Amino acid sequence: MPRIASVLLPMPLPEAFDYAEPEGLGLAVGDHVTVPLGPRVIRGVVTALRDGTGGNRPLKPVLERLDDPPLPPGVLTFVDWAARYAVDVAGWPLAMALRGLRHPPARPDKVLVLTGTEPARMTPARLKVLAAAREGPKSGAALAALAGVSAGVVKGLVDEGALAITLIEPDSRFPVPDLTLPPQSLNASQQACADVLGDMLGEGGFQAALLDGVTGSGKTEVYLEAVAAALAEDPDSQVLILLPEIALTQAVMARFEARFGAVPAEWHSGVAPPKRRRVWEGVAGGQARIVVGARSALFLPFRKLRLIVVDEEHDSSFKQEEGFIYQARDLAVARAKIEGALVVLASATPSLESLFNAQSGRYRWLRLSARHGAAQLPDIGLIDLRETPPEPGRWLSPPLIKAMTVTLARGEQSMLFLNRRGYAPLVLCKACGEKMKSPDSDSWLVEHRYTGRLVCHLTGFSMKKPEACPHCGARDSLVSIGPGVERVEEEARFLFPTARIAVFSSDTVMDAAAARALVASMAAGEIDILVATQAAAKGHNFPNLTLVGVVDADLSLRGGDLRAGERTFQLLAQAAGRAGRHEKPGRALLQTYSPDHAVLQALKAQDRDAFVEAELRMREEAGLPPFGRLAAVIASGPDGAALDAYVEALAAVIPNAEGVEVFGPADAPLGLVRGRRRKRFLVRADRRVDLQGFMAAWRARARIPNSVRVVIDIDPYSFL
DNA sequence: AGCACGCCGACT
DNA sequence: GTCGGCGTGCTC
Repeated sequence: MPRIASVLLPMPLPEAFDYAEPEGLGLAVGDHVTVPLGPRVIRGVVTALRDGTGGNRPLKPVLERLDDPPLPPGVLTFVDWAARYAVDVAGWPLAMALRGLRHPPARPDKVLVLTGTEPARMTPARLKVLAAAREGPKSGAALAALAGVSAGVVKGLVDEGALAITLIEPDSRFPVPDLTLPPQSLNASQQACADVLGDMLGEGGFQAALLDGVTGSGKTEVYLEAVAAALAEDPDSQVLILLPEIALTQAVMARFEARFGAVPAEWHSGVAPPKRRRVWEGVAGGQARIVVGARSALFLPFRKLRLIVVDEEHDSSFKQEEGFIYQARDLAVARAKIEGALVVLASATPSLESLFNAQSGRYRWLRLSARHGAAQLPDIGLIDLRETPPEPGRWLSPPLIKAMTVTLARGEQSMLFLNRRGYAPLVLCKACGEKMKSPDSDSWLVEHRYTGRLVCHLTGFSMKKPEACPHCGARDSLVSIGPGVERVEEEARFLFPTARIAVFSSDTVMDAAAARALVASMAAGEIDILVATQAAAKGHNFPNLTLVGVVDADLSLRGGDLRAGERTFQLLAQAAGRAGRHEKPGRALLQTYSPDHAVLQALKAQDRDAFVEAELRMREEAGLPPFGRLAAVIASGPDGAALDAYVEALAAVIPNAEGVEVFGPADAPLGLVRGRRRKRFLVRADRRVDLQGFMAAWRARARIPNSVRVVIDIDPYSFL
């Protein structure tokens, strides 16, 4: 009976395509094949096989079976699951799973080994080469270099049979972790956590744990022992360590090397393609047993994955926002479930979602107690702006100014946080009251003094700041309302004329190199006062930073950004981590008009549990994650009319579903990207609703014009 | 995604 | 009169 092979292709096709299996090819699920697609020949993966023929319409045949290691069944299940989760085609996650195969297979290395045969004539040069060869197999070039002779000498020895060419398979490039090395010494709390993880591994099957411990409490040591336990369990078992940023991999790899005497395999976008091919094959073949990587490492073809560690699990870099949109932390849990593995989420400041899961018992909650000398939260003070307001037209209150003065006098650094770019978030005419807005949106134009322009942060529209009000024509009547980082910088310069002041925002720091330079300058003590937006919120190490001023703590509490409060907390904890490491007490002052707010009170009391409780209650009332679910639809296109027509049509066919609210269409944040206008809907659903099903059904109800692209973002992170 | 087919401007 | 722009639609 002839068979039909379903072949999934790494491109945005709606489903796997059917091909006829040529007789005797002996295909199996997971095999890599090439198939004809229109005029092209494409690589794909067999996802199913069944008896039959094309019937009425004959099927094209599978052309060839490729030698690449077949995709393990877990990967295929995961690809399918990920596509369903993201409400996207399976071709995208498959493309990610095949990312290591884009480059041709690495050829085996040629190395030379001693045969034991003596050359007919011995010379001093030949003696040196043979001595070098005795140290182990090496390439001809390496041997010649080591012996300090020309390549001709080596070749002569090969010709005479004293050295033989041997092929070394890429496998041997993955050093075997040495499990006999002694574990690190753990304190009681660490040991207790490591023991629990060991027990969980011993029980087997899918399990999840939250490893929750402040900076300096030693999370890495704990999970290293869990890795040791997972590796010891089975000679073929594999572990994956997911990190939010490439910059962290080197440090973590070094820890692994010290613990296991073997450098782990590394996987992220910075790894060169030929090496990626080797890592991919090593993972598929099981020789690579420890993989340290960024979020895309989740799609590697592990055969026996026993443990996934998501380090710094709260980090928003785990959310992939472009192309195939996914939250790697959540997908890590799914992959662990599919593989029957243990997943450990580790953080000093866990995400609210993970804390909620830990509270409700879905994740095992492992709390590491702080080590002696570990970082504490900084001393947090609330400044009641109703009692000690800044001077009119200013934004820094007397108590904050005083603290900055003291800090400056001590030769220490201050950081002022305000999550608002530009000089002023609003410009209006004092003559007629007209607010300056973006021409095709209701959003206010933000004044940027560096450039002298008014900018819409939503649509990207910008104009030179006019001399006269465009509405009533009054001259010199435009006034700047509210603070942005540029204005706070201006105020700081006025207050501290001799201080060295810098601004860290996406306007002053355009790229990674500029960010590194500014961070280095801050770390070197060349800056006294840093005025920063969230752009600077990542964990930098500023040993001399002892004062953090949050200019508008209420901004975190007002709507707009679901995770603003959470991030404020994480930010302060990070600031504490820095201060604590260097044993200079840190201090944070939060300016607020609502000092009685539960979230701010919890922060002030340094009571994370109370903070989490207050945040969770706020979210519960609003039905927001983790109590409800969110999704966004982002439609974009160069043709404004077609885009508007589409979103109107989509708005008209919103399925009637209980427990689902749809907001929009509105202009999306970053409303204009590369000439494409963007519109967006936001969907809030109760937890029990099949959100993905709803989104898929809704999208299917309106025909998408060719010029319009529609993206569904499950659990969106960027709001604005 | 890629590639072809398909209708309207400047060129050997 | 052709070569070629990229808009639309299909690929088992």
